Amino acid sequence: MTHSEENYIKAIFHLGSQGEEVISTNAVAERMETKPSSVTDMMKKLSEKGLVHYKRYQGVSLTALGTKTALSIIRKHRLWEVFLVEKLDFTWDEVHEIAEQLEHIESEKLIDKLDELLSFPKFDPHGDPIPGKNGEFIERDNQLLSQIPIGSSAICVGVKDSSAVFLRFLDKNNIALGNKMKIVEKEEFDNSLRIYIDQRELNLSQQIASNLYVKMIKL
Amino acid sequence: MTHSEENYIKAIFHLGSQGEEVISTNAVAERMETKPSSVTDMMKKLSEKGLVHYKRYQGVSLTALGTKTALSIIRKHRLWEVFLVEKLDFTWDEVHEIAEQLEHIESEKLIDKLDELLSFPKFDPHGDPIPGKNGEFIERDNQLLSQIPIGSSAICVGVKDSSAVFLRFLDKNNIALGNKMKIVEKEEFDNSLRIYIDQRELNLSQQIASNLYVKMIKL
DNA sequence: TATATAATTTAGACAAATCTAAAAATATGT
DNA sequence: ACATATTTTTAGATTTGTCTAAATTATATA
Repeated sequence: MTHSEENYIKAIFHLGSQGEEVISTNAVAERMETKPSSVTDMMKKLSEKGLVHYKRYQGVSLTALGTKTALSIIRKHRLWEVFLVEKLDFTWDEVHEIAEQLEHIESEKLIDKLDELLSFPKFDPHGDPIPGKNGEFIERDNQLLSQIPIGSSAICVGVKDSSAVFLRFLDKNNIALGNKMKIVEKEEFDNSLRIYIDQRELNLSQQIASNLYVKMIKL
Repeated sequence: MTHSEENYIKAIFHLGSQGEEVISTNAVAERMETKPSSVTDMMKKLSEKGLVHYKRYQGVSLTALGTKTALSIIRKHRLWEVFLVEKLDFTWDEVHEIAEQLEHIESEKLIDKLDELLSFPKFDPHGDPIPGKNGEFIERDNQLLSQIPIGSSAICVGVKDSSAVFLRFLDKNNIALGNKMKIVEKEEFDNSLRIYIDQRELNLSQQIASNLYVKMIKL
C-alpha cells in the first residue's frame, strides 16, 4: 500500500468512528485537504483492492479488510507516539507530525518489538486507545467534560482535539491526563464551567470542556 | 526532498567514497537498479537543486550541499540501525531494510534525541562510522583482513559487505565485531586464510577475508 | 585516425496522485 | 413535483519518477 492509500483509509476510519457509518466524498476530501474528484479516483482504487465498499454517489465505508488495515496504521501511529514521549522525552503536542510519518514504516516485527519495549501500552499520550496486534480495539466510552453533571468529580482521561494549540493550552493550565477535577458550576450565559483541579479554581469555556474526555468518579 | 532524490544522493555518495570522484550514469543506474535514462533525468533535477555537479556525458559528483545531505541521511540510517539492535534486540542482519525506510523520516529533533538515547554512538552495528550532527565524518582507515601480513594479529572492526547472507555466515562462525584473530597461514592456491579466532582455528576464503575490516594490533 | 562499440542522452510514453472545469446525479424547498 | 442547489463524478491536464527505443557523444581498437 502507498502512503496516500493508507492516509485515505485512516481518514475514512476516523470519520466513521465519530458519527456516520457511510462517509461522503466531500467529508473525505475535507479531511484529507484534497478535492472531491481526487477522492473519487482513490475510492475506485481502494474499492478494487477490497478495502472499501463504494458505489458511485452512495458514499464509502470500510470493508472488514479496510478496518483491519486502518487499525494497524492507527496502532503504529499511537505506539510511535508513546515511544516519542516515553523514550525520547517529546511533549504531547510535538508527536503527532512525526508519528504521521512513522506510521507508514513497514515491518510487523518492528512494531511488535516497539510494543514490547514500551511494555504494551494501552493508551497513547493523548489518552487514545491503542489497537491490539490482532485488531482488538476498545472504543473509548468516556464522556466529555461538557456532558457530565454539575457537582460530580472526574478524572481527565483524554483529549478529543489533539492539536498542538489545544495541548499547550492544557499544559499552561496544568491540566494533564490523570488529573482529578470537580465541576463546581456551569455559567448559564456561555456554558463555561468552573472547576476545581490541582487545588486551584479554573474557568473553562464550553469549547474547552467539549474537547476533554473524562471518567466520572464517586466521591 | 523526496525519498527518491535522497536515495540517489546516498548512492552517489557511496559510489564516490569507494573509488572514483566522478560517478558515471551507468554506475548510479546499476546501484539504484534503474535504467540509465532515469538517472539522467534525476541528475538534471538534482543539479538544478544544487546537490550535484553534472554536465552531460561528464558524469556526476556531489556538491558541498549534496555531501552534507548525504551525510545527514547516512547519519539517520546508522543511528536507526543502532537503535534497532540496542533497544529492540534486532540482529545485525535484520536492520538494513528497516533503516532504509526510517532514514527518510524528517525531524532533526527526532534524530538528535535518538542520538542521545543511544549515548551518541560512533559506529553502527556493522562497524560503519556514524557522521556527526554537523557533518563531521571519520572515514574508516582500517584494512581488510585480506590485506594484512601473515603472522599478525587483528581485531575485527567492521564488514564491507553487510548483506544478510554474509552477516549470517559470520554469526554461524562466531565472528563478531571486537573479536581478536591471528592470521596463521595463507593458502597459495586460492588465497584462503587460516586464522585463530575465539580459541578456534578457522579457514576463510579470499572472498570472506576481503569483506572483513580489521585493525592490526601489536602482540 | 577512422570506425566500431559502449555509454549517455533525448524523445515519447506510462502509472500514480493530484488538479480544474464541465457534466451528471442527488437532494432540497416551496 | 418541479426547479434549483448541492454533491459527486467524469474528462482531460499536470507532476514525478520511471520506462523503451532511438539518437547522440565518447572511447577504444585496429
